[in-house]
Amino acid sequence: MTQRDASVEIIQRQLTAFARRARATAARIHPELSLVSYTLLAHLDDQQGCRATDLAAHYLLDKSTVSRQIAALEKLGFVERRLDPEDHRVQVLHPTPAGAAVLSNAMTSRRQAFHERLADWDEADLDRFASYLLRYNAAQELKG
Amino acid sequence: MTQRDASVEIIQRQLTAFARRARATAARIHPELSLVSYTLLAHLDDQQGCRATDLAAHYLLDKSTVSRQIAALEKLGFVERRLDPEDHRVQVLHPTPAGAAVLSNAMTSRRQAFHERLADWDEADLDRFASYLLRYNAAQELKG
DNA sequence: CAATTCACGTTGTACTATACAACTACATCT
DNA sequence: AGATGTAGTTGTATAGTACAACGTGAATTG
Repeated sequence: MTQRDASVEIIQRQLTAFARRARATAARIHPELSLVSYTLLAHLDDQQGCRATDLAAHYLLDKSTVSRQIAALEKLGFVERRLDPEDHRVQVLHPTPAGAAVLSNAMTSRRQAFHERLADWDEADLDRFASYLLRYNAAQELKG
Repeated sequence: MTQRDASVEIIQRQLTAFARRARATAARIHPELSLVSYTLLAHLDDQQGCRATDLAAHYLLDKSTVSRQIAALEKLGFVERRLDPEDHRVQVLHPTPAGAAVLSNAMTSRRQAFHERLADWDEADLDRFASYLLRYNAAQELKG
């Protein structure tokens, strides 16, 4: 096994271990929003509203899955639908003030959790780690 | 926002994006084994057999979850149970030859997928990325 | 040593996330 | 106007997961 093989093997194992834990960890950090609903709400906030179809396309989820997730967020009062006057098939989704607030709390908790995890890293390592992750994910997104 | 904050933010977003995709990606790479059953089977192979309780403790899963996962793997003929003669409560779990074979295929596919994703990385970057991931995960495991 | 407590695993129940297919309602294009 | 396409919902099914209750066997202890 070459050095290269060994590094790839470690990356594979560590990313897998991380993926396995992620949902449970997210649920612990912010029990009020699952990893998926957190992500969708964050996207709405970030994009200043978008359509369910856009969410489905961006996160590679079935439109029915998004529909139900959004329905749940709406029921919780975190998302509101605004009918598009241009196209009556379309609902533009926005976080409500309550949704923005709960998202803000979740983001703060997450951010703090990550800061704690990475507290003893020096800045140069953080910067390199960040760029490696960006590079890794960017390549994935292109391929689907 | 400091440079440090910016790096942590990127790490957080990228790891989250990765986690969201991981199960679906695994399902695409090896449809015959889910990410969880792959992991459990790999653990059995690696440890040369272990108990359901050990799997539950190691992966932070409920024992009932492990019980059902193992039952499914057994039904597929990928795992066998050997009663421990020392302690009749215990079943030591082992991959069957068929289980070892399907695991081997899945590992090969996964390994290849990772090699492809990382094909244009040079060895020094791979090595650093691997060590960052190890460092990140090691800290998590200690805290639970 | 009998009785209690503990450990291992299974089963009942419930919930969440997800996909696919069928459907409705609206839009667009020919 | 009719055919085709798009946005979203709903029916149905499956996987993964947790918690609680249970059965069985092991270990401890009065």
